[in-house]
Amino acid sequence: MANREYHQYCGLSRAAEVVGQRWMLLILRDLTVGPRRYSDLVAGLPGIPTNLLSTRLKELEGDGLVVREVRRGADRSVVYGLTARGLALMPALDALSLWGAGELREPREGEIVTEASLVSGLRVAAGAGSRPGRDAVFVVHVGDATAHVLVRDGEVTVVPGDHGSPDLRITAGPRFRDFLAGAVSPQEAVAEGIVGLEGDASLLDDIAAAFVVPYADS
Amino acid sequence: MANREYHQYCGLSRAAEVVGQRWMLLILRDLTVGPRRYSDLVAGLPGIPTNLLSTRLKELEGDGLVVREVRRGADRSVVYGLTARGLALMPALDALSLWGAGELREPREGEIVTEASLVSGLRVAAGAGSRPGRDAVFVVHVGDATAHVLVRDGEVTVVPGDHGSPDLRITAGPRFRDFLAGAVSPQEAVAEGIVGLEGDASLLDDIAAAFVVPYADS
DNA sequence: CGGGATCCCCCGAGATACTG
DNA sequence: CAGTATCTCGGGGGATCCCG
Repeated sequence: MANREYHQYCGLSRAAEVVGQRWMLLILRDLTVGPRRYSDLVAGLPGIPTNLLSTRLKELEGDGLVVREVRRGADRSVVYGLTARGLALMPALDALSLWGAGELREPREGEIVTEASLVSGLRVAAGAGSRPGRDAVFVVHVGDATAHVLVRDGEVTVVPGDHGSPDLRITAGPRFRDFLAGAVSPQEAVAEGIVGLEGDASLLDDIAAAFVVPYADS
Repeated sequence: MANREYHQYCGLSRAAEVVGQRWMLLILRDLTVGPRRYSDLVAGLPGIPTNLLSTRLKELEGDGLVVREVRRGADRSVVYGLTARGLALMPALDALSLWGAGELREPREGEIVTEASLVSGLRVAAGAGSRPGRDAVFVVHVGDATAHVLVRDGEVTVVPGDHGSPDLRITAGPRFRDFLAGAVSPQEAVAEGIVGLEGDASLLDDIAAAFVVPYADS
């Protein structure tokens, strides 16, 4: 790669110069869930070489997708956040997520679910499902990752972490993906222990309708 | 890249394993405009090493995105085409194109417009513009690339090549991009020679309304 | 001539250690 | 915590060659 260019005057080649590099898509995805510290990113990107993350963040900063902000205060931590231009990539990232999820079945050996992937996965699922009816607050645990889901006036907001007092707390493993595909009904999911519930169990039907990630037809 | 995996159980990492490799996005984009021979792909991807194209096509075939078909007949040519799974990537590719086009201004030194980029660019522009009113047939020339645009019942179809007898033939250079952004009005485009017209010049207003590729706000 | 395969070189990616 | 420094290794770039 003498340089990362493609010598074509077109939008896709410009996009490819950014997202067509190793780790870029996942770095950007992690930043779509909110500003992140360097160590947050390292933790959320298992296996990334630290020097490569450093390089990528500089490239993103140079391209105007990311801003590096040194927090002044007790902790002088460094936080990376997306600019408007970076945020504008979200529809494309979500389209790619939806496509890639189509072939997601059994996890491969050693694969984990990160917090950013859970949050963005639920965001994508909300976009592909029907508009939710009842307002509610959910907390979803998959592996070590936790997401906080707010449903209000038919709008869905997903943020990382556990911010307490949900109407329903869901604890699941990788087979939660089969549930989101509709391959496992809410009743089956409970009966087979795919999901553990704490709270108003009837809300699980709402989740099944409003959060959908279909399998690729094949 | 020990392997191309990311050790995350999520759709985006699966997509990144395919799309996050050099040249992959452009290869897939070229195939979205229709089945292509090896030499067509080489011609449409300036600078791609032939061995790398060969490798990528095998990967895509192995991933089920591409089928390699040996045409039986007078010419035993080999044709590569997208499977349904490959075609399902088109919305994501178009979203990336639209995003990348946001910062397209002056062409860089040595950049060209390929046929696939013109066709897919117009396809993306049709998706972002308003629904066209009058039925019409256009032929668009930009550089050496030619696209054939059919507007019928508000639906737009764009195919490569010149299939004759258009209602309007448009010949333009890279500044056609400014026209698609709305930065240059149809009148200005004609007055400044950005577009050359042959046929029903009043149809240029229809094009301006129906084909839009906005600039990134910055 | 279309459709590749083979070669070498070099840069980018991975891993680890270390530092402000 | 937030990177930088250094090393190794494999994949990409580029040219050339090959085969039906």
